[in-house]
Amino acid sequence: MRISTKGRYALRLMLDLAVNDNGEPVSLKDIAKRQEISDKYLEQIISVLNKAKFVKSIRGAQGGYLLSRRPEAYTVGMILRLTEGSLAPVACVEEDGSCERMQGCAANMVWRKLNDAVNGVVDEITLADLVDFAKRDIGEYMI
Amino acid sequence: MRISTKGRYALRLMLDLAVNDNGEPVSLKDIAKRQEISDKYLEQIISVLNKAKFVKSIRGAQGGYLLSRRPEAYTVGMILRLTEGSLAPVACVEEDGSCERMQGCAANMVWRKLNDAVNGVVDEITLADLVDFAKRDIGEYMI
DNA sequence: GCTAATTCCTATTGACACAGTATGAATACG
DNA sequence: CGTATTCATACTGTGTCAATAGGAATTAGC
Repeated sequence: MRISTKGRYALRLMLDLAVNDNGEPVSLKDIAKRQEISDKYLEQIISVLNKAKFVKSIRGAQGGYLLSRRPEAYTVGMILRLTEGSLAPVACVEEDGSCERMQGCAANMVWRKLNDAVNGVVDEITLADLVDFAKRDIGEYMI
Repeated sequence: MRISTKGRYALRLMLDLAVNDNGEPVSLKDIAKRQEISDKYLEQIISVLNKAKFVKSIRGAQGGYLLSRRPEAYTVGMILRLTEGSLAPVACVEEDGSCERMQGCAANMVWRKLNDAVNGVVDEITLADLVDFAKRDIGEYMI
């Protein structure tokens, strides 16, 4: 039931972009330094975010990345699902017909409830909420 | 965020034992047949349940397994944590000091909420609830 | 135009977990 | 004794994770 580093880093990356947004593009190297994450690994992750148009990139010297929408427009769920893939605890919760024992499977109830609980959390928290939290409760903009 | 087959099979196994309990030990072969799971793989899984005294075993011919407590005494969380290991989405949620960036990590809030949501589900459902559900809503005792 | 900084793209790697299979020993009922 | 069963351990193929590596393409600033 772990969230992999890919999803975790993606969230921190987006949060870093949101917090350090001043209109200028933010370079990946800076993010990597602040977040203490391998920049080469971050490259792969931001490439996914870029292809999904979650961020926009500016190439060349003084280039970097910017959020393409306001922080309120991203839920944690959007970011995690994009980078992690599905958050469902088992396949049968979302793919119809992935399990022919489905009708008659009591365990299925557990998975559905788990799925709902997880979605309930990640789809309710936006990047803006996290920025608020970081600024208010943490003070410094550490992420 | 997947639950592996180990945890899933363990839950079905325990449920099968609960549903098919008539005082006599239930052989693993029968469970494997009903659940359509490799009996050799189930052996490994039940060995974990056995060592944790979740089931008791009776060796030799006509042997098998029995739940060692009443179904109400097992939560889904107990079974999944035993077989899957921790259900926490990230290590920092449960191990103090596993992340030195913790204070100041806004993302941490997400992980804590996720953890609470997951625990809220799995620790509230007991094996007895699943047995009820199977008998009432499903009719046949398929699992 | 040149250089340096940056994004972009693809391949490779080592470690580990997953999902079983395989083999045989120990035990106990009839 | 023979058969059914649990118990213990080792092995294996596949895939994912978490990077690392190398270089191509692009662009700002001098």
